Formats: sequence, C-alpha cells, structure tokens
Amino acid sequence: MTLKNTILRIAVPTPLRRLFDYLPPQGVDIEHLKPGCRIQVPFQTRKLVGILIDVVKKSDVPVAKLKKAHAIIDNTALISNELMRLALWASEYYHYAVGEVLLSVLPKALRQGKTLPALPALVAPLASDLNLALSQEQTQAQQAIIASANTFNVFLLDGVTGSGKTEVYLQAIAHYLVQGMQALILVPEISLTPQTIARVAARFSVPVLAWHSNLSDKVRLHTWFAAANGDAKIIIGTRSAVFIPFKQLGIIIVDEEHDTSFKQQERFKYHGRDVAIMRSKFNAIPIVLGSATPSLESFMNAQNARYTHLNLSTRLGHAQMPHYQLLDMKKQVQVEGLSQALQENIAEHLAQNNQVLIFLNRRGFAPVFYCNECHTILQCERCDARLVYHRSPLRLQCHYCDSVVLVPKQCAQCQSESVCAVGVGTQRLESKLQVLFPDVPIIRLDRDNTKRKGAMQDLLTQMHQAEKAILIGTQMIAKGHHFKNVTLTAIIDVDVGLCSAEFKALEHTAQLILQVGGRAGREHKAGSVLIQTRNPEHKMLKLLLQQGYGHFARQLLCERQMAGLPPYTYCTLVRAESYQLSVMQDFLLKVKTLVSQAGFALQCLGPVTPMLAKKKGLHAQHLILQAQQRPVLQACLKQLVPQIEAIKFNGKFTIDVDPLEF
DNA sequence: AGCACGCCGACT
DNA sequence: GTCGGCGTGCTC
Repeated sequence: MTLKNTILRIAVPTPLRRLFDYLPPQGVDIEHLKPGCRIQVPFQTRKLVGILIDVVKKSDVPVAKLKKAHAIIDNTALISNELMRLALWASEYYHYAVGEVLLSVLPKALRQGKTLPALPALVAPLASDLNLALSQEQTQAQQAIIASANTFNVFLLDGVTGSGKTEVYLQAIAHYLVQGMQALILVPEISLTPQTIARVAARFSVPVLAWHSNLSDKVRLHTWFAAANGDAKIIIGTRSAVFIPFKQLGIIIVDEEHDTSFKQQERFKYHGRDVAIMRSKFNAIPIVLGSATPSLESFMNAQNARYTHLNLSTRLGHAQMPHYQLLDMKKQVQVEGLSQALQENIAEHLAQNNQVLIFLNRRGFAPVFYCNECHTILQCERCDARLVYHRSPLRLQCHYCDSVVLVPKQCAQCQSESVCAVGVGTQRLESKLQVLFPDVPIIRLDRDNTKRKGAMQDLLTQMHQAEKAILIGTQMIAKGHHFKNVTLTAIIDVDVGLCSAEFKALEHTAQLILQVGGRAGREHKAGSVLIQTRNPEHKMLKLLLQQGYGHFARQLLCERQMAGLPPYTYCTLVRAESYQLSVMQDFLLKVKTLVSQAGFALQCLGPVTPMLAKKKGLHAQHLILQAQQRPVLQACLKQLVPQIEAIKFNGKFTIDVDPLEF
C-alpha cells in the first residue's frame, strides 16, 4: 500500500488542546503505523515523543505546513486500545490536553522515547494467610460481586469501620484470579502503608505490586509492564494507578471511595474513582466502591439503584461501635484547647493502661501570631493566609507557600512588644500534654515530623509498641491505621468544619468524625469518642451522632437538592490565575460573556473569589458553571474551551470538572 | 509549556 | 557596541 496521502494524526505533549498532523517518515511500512505507538516528531524547534492517534487521508492544515515525522519508535501499540479509549475519554471529560494526558500515563523512560529493557520474571510468593470465614452479610456481598463477572456493575460496599470490607474485596478478587484475570485496588494516598500491601500479598500466591508516587522510575517501569503483559495479577495503588494498562482486568476495587485524595488537585484534575468507574464500564467488568461513609454522590446513586448497595452493618467479632459524646466548650473550663472533661477522660483511659488518640487538624504551635496593642495579625506576603507560629524550629511559616519568617520581638505596625501566639496547633497540644502527663509517651504525627522517609513508620511503631500512650495528629492519623489499644479518641475542634462555607464541608466533616472515631475500640475494648464543640446544638451534628451516617446523608442530600447543589446539579469551574488582579477579572468577564452568548441551559456564577484568593503572589478567581444535565455542561465546555483558549490573557486558566470546592 | 524573536536598558 | 531583561507569538 502506498504512503501517498497518508497523514499521521499525533498527540504531542503540549498544553494545546488539539492533535497535530504529520507526514510519515521515509520508508515506513503503513502496516507498522499502529495507533498507540510512539513517534518522534519535530515540534517547532524541539524534538518530541508523540502518540499516534489515527492514520488519515486528509488534513485541515495545508500540506505545505506539514512536517515529516522523524521516526516510528514502536511497531506495536504501546498504549493499548483499552488504555487509549480511557485516556481519550478522560482528556475530553476533564478538558485537559490529550497529548499531556497520554504521555503522563507513561513511565518516564517511555515518555522520553526509550525502549523497554529486558525484564526479570516476577516470582509468585506462596500465600501464607487463609481466607477468613465470612459473616452472612459479607457472603451476600461477595456473592453479588462475583455474580457480576464480565458485566459492568457498580457496587457500593457500605460498611462501618471494622466490618470486614477488606475480606470481601479479597474473596471477590480470588474469584477473578482463578480465571486468570487481574485486579486493580485503588486506595487513598494515606492508606497505602506497607501493611496494606503485605496483607494482600500474604493472601494470594500471585505477584502483587504497589503503585504510588514514591516509587523509583525503574520500579514504576517494571510494574507498568508487568501489569500490561499480565504477569502482575494484583496492583494496589493510589489514583494514578487507574491509568495502568492491564492485559485482562477482571475487577476494580476503590477503597475509601469518599476520600478526597482521589481527586487530583493540580494540572489534570481527574477523579481517580470516577475514571475507574468509566474504565469498568468500557471493560464491562464490576467495580466495588467501599466506604464506611460513602460520598453523597455514591450514596445517591445507590439510593436510586444506579449502583448496587451492599451493606455490612456490624463490626466483626466482639468489637462494638464506639460511644460518641459532645463536650460543650461554652460551658467547659479549658486550658490550651483542652477542656477539663477531656483531661479527666484522658487520665482515666491512661490509668487503665489504654491509649488515647487526639485529632487536631492544625499543625504548628499556634495558627495566629498577633499584636495585643494594635491587633495586627501577621499575614504571609505572598498569600492570603495567616502565618503559623512554629516552635522547634522557632519561626513563622506560611502553610501554603512554605515561606519562613523570623518571629518578631515587636509589632511591625506599632512597635509594641506585646506580641503573642494565639490558638492551638499540634505542637502546643503536645507540650501541654507533656506537662499534664509527664510519665506517658506522647507521640505527635503531622507533616512537620514525618517528612523524612521512614519517619512516619518509626512513630507508628513507637505507638504500637507502647502500652499507654497519647497520639496527637492531623488528617494523617484518621485513616487506615489500626491501633488495638486505643480506647479514647478526641476531636479537639470540630467547629471549623461545621461552620465552613464550602458546600462539601459538612459532608467531609462527618466522614472525618466517623473515620477518626473508628480508630477507637477496634478489638475487645469498648471505645469512646469525645468531640469538643461550641455548637453542641448543631442539628446535623446531632443527627449524625444519634441516627448515624445514613440518616445524616439522606438529610444532607435533601439540603443539596433544595440548594441546587451537586450531586443534583453538575458543576465545572473555570479558574483564572494571574499576577495582575485586573487582568484576571477582565479575562473572566470575557469568558462569562462567551458563556451567555453560547445560549446553553446553564448558569454562570461569578467571578467569585476563592477561599485562598492569593497564593504565592498569584491571584485567582473562579467562574462557576452549573447545569441540570451533565451533557449540557459538557457540550458547552466542548464548544467554549477552544474559544477561551484563544482569548489573549497574561495569566493562565484551568478547567475543574466536578470540583471539590468552589 | 517551551522556545525564538524582538526591542529596550546597563555593562565588559 | 553586545549581553540579557521579559512581552509577544507560535507550535502540524
């Protein structure tokens, strides 16, 4: 077959949201032009690795402008049909440049055009753990999942902490493994601990590999190929694992499906869970979304039967649900954020040789540094944020841009020497508890003392080995850890979450409360959870604690429906960033005009100023597009994004489909 | 994004 | 004279 009039349509790694046409290189057999193969192309002055998308006869670009591709790198499709379809869908749905999506799913070496090295064969370990006996509910769940082999079906495995979701995943996976199929388990960043992998690996005598951002490029490359050629049978990984190619994927599990870390917050803003659901749909395989506190969107889909709702209602063995109690901070005597009642409870639990876990989502010593005379609060120069007071090392620090300032002796505004740190962070709590309980090991766990590789593991080991102990921590202690001696969990400040203006704040706070609470009393010992609040009469908080998450979620869904918020409407954010405030506003107003002229059935709100209006010196504003129908919103974006791209603007814009916050 | 071109200011 | 600052424009 002749190569005359043959044009290669190629995805090139550039933020431009379009494909580029090239002429084939000299002496290439058309049979070797497989969509999904890599091709080296000249791109302006550079040499880039692109992905062949299509071979066509005609180009919209004048033939004279077409350049000749340098070389075909692969003679087979490096990106399989399956992965290609998924990546193209994701690129279209999230309105992110195709070339960037396709190349970002490749390991670094492949992105750079290298060919694959010889790979050592994977060895299958011998299984050492046995299947546990399933409860009746677990059996029902597992049976439902395996009955759906080779069929697209979304299961919401809704089970309280300690109800044995993992066992259901494993026994469902086992069914697919014996048929020679592979399994993908997606977990939030935080719960991908070595123990999690070890537990899965110990069960099956097949290769189980991990996938996360800390892997070296070499390991990543091996894992990628092992999944693609079918050697690796189980991959357990964080959100980016959803784009690993598989030879024969049989089932996908998304553990802690409500977790916000599944949404990538920068650049390509995809939701790992939602991409996973599309992948299951394309592959016609089942997917299991597991959570004790399902996201409202999944909860709604289960209620209206788009998903199959599987319930695990009881904790296994002798473990009981923890007992929740609110402490009214308006009535409590308190020191450094600790109420009298909480101090007494801590003392009681420690006296019985038990451990206590204290959750405070605020690192540093104090969140505010303040002048008593002129009431000035120290702000970050580059961000719209307060500087946080840190001790050890002593300094003021911005938690958004990490800039560091020395602690001033006097106020810069009024020269008063009456300056002080106000409020409580994990460091202050730690030092106070050391004074209150001098003979008890106190372990703090936050980003400041877990940066070093292995530091987190060391601290967790200390916790596991200690008898009585107090663990203080931020978000990172909420998930995936099993402390068998913890009988008391305390939440120092739930009010920030209760009172936030973010539309998902209440949902996330409830999930966090139950997640943190679930750390207490996991084995024979009964657990209690104490929540300090200045809003003990908060209607939704009471509903959550008295009636449980299901009732809470149904009520919150009603409120979302009344307010016309997701999941009852569909939203996309157009975010503009610029060093010049006025330039950014002009740009968004132009976009807004384009939206209204396009005449779609949707609302365009804004420009609105987000919570953090300035970050690292960069101003940001949003336009919120809201529609009753997802296809309407998608059609609007498809038409408008190229027009938005064409607006001249000294800054940058990003599209955030299904944003977590406005 | 990345890279080149081009037009102005401050240096061996 | 020319080195280099970043505004502007383009990528098949």
